[in-house]
Amino acid sequence: MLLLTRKTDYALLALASLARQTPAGASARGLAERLKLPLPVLRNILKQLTSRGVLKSTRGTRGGYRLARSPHQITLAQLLEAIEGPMRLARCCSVPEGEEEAECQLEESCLIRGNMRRVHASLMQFLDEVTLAQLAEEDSSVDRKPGSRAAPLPLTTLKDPQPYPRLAEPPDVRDQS
Amino acid sequence: MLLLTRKTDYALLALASLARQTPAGASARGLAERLKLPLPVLRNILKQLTSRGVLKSTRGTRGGYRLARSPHQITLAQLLEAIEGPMRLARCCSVPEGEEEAECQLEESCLIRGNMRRVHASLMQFLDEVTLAQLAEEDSSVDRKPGSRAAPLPLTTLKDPQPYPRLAEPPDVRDQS
DNA sequence: TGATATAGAAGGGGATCGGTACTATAAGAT
DNA sequence: ATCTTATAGTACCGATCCCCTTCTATATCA
Repeated sequence: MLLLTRKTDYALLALASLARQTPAGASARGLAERLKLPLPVLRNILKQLTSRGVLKSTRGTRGGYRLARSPHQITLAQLLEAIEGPMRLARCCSVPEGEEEAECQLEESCLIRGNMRRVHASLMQFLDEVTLAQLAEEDSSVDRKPGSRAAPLPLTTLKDPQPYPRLAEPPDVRDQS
Repeated sequence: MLLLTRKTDYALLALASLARQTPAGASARGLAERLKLPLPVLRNILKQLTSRGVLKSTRGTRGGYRLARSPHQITLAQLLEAIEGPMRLARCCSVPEGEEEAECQLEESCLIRGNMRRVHASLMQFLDEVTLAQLAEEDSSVDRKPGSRAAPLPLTTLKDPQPYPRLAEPPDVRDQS
């Protein structure tokens, strides 16, 4: 199973590139050439990230995109939600809109619903502790050998559980049950 | 973005149900009726889980499926890989076979490859600390009220990083994702 | 005014997902 | 024996989503 779509891959790549040259920006064309990404796709992505408040844009001859905030203040959770929409682990987890929700046709709650939500919360918390700055920082210990496995990120800590901050609008969870 | 497919939802539901009646088993029909899942789909899922070594099956009149191991020894990481195939966060992360791998067309390594692998490793480690027993245990504090948010699972600990164990046979996936 | 750049919307080919149907095989019950 | 229950395996179809392209409009600077 592949968690991230190609779109997200491209987005993270572009964001990391922008993070490395903060606060200066770059044009879509420049980014596409440097990262060797298809320009039209990258354009769409950058536009979306702008509309979600992650990037800021300026038009014109010397225009381009730049991060709206410091890469230290942008977390992976925020980025993923900006790119792929509100994140859910399973269908039980915080349905964003007036969607189905009656997923678990069991009377009113399924066997694992509560626990799945817990897992979801832990996951979000984890993703919210990884910053764009961390993602972008160059890493001398990167070995590009095929089978090699990188060591886990030295995370600050995963202990104290508390609601993770959302980007801009709260998902506005309406009905459940 | 929705992380788990419907197939996985069904599988986890079925596994949780089986976990609650360990070591007794249940038939595909029985499970489908109890969980209100479409029988043909559930059948396919159970078959796959059996071929991946998560379940054991016995045919015949009083046959059915049962867990191959104790639910305390089955982790979420193992299940997800059994259901959806080898897990990767991005295309950079531990490509399973002789796939593309040249994803990052950057000379030989992309900007974020090393760090993405670290995030991937942390993620897998997290998923490997959630057991089927935890998922299946009934939860008195589950409130089915609308806006309520479940608290994170009291995980044993997420601190000491070490390679997570794989499920029995290196999945030997030749068909799917 | 012209070149450069972002903004927005629409469309199409292809893969994957969700579900169904059919046939074969194994084991117990009568 | 053979009937019933249940798993094993394969093939198929419609709907959705992914990935990418194309076209047009608008803003900024030289």
